[in-house]
Amino acid sequence: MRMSQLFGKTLRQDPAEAETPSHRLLLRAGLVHQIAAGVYAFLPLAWRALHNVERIIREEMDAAGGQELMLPAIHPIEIWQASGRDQTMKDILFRFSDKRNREFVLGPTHEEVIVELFKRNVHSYRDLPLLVYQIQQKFRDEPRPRGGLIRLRQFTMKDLYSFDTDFEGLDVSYRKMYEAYTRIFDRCGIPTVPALADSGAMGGRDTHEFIYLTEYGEDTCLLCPKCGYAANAEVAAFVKEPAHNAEEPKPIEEIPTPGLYTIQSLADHLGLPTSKTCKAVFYSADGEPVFVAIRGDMDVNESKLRHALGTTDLHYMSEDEVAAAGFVPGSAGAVGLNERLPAAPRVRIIADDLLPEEVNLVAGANKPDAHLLNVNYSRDWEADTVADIALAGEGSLCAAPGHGESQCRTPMDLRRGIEMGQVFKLGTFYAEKLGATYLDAEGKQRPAVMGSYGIGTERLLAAIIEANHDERGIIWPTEIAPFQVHLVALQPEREEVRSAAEELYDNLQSNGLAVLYDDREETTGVKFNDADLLGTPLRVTVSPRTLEKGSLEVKRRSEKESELVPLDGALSLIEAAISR
RNA sequence: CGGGGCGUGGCGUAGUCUGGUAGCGCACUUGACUGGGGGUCAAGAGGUCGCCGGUUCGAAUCCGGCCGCCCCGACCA
Repeated sequence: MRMSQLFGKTLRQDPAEAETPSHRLLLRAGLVHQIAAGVYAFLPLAWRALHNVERIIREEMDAAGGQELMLPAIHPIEIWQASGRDQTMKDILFRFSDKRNREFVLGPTHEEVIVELFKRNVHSYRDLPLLVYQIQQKFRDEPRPRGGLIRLRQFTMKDLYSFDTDFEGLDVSYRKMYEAYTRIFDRCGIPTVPALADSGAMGGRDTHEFIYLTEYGEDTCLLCPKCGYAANAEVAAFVKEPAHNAEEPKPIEEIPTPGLYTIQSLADHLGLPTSKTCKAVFYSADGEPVFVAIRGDMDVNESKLRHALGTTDLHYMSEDEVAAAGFVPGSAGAVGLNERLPAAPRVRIIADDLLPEEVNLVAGANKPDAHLLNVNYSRDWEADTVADIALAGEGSLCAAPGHGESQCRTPMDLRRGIEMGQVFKLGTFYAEKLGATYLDAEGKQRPAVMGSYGIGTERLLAAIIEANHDERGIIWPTEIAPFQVHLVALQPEREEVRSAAEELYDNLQSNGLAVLYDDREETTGVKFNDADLLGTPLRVTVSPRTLEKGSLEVKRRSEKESELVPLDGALSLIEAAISR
């Protein structure tokens, strides 16, 4: 490709809207153009890179026994109603109707559709296991697109669905995908850690997210530096220990606490650590008020809370909702809560499982400007549900098995990361909802056991840049680079330069190399800076200066030094440099 | 949806507080010089100041409404 013809321009300044390095470079290098929030156009260079990403994914999926197919983006609403996800995913569904008023959704994912195909084509255990996948556009009306290509509303996803006869088979399929993912991210030059993740409301068993650790990520995970335990903060387990259970329970006592509305100010006033207090948090779960009690030095993990409550819609109460529920913000406590509330329906109380072990905590008195000292679980109050609902944080102790039967107990690191892909054991949820069954060897009808395995390709591209760049620009991994060689002709107006460069260009191309040829009449600085920005792995320069010596200059994008090579035999040297 | 910020040629921005002919840098066009890290000079082209309404002799600027985009939080590849 001649750069004089290439569609797409590099920018000299950083666009104002870009904050993350990948977003900045994607725009600066002229790779992408934003059309709307979370909706992007991909120019030729980006498109070539994306093709390479997809090629790698295809190779690894095929090697793992996957069969590629193509599914529609337009889905009749009925199949979404059948799975119930027209409701559970309603906030992100793009919906529309046709001219006969039939309702459709733009597919945000394709479990419903693939199960339709399964029902048509699989009837026997002899047809299983089955691994099918697609690489195509998905549409999600995300609440907040962000970070350039990190979070899009229209995006491309590789989704593989596995169907097995039983959970043992699912374990095999899952393992295959887990290993394929490791290879894919490795080939893309992205270091990832597989982290335990939330299996969601589908009741799946284990699931892993492949996380690329970066401060620009939107996920939070906990990593144990000693044993390697890694988990999304949503599910991260940690060792919780009672802080003060050596004391004898003391009589409960009400004290005035005017102006003390936060745990910190309360603890400071009383000269106690925050771990000696009991914090109250108000949630609305499927429209019902829920009173959440947790030790004052800890935070609520909303994912764990959602699981413990068994609800789907969960949110912090607004001030209006708090008032309507009759809670006393700043001085709320579980002691006598339901007796004091004027509203008739009982409020559900859920307590973190550490609270029953604590002694003599300070808690709200359910009236303005008052708290209770020496509150003790079971003697003074009880929860409807006791569960682990605490959020792990920086320094939380690793709960993974350590030596022998004890726990690892190493302080964990809190890190941000981008979720590159997820491998997910769906189990029989869709099979049962949508009727994906097969006949086993005894002729009995059984539900197929499913797994799903997704990778977002544009996000992957963004992460590749995030993980492979310097202050000058992108440094493409060999397998991803839009072009293998960036041929620079300095002063192409000069006949000897032009003819040497053109000859080399033809020569490289006819030997099967992808060459980006800078034939523009630009100054040296412009050309070299663009070459660095665009990040092609190998730069080859032809100039009056090199020609004087009968040579070319060859430089790797990833290295500082360049070398002169003789014009004769340059082709084989360049080929060797690429395959190195 | 809550909180914060922004909207002025393709990109980056000044001007807005205090109303009075829309400015600068980059990119673009033409010519000359230059020639190994965004070079110099000269001459040009390009703007409904996000949209609608209001106030005013006069609005990028003041007022009201709407739209869009970015960032931080609740969801996910």
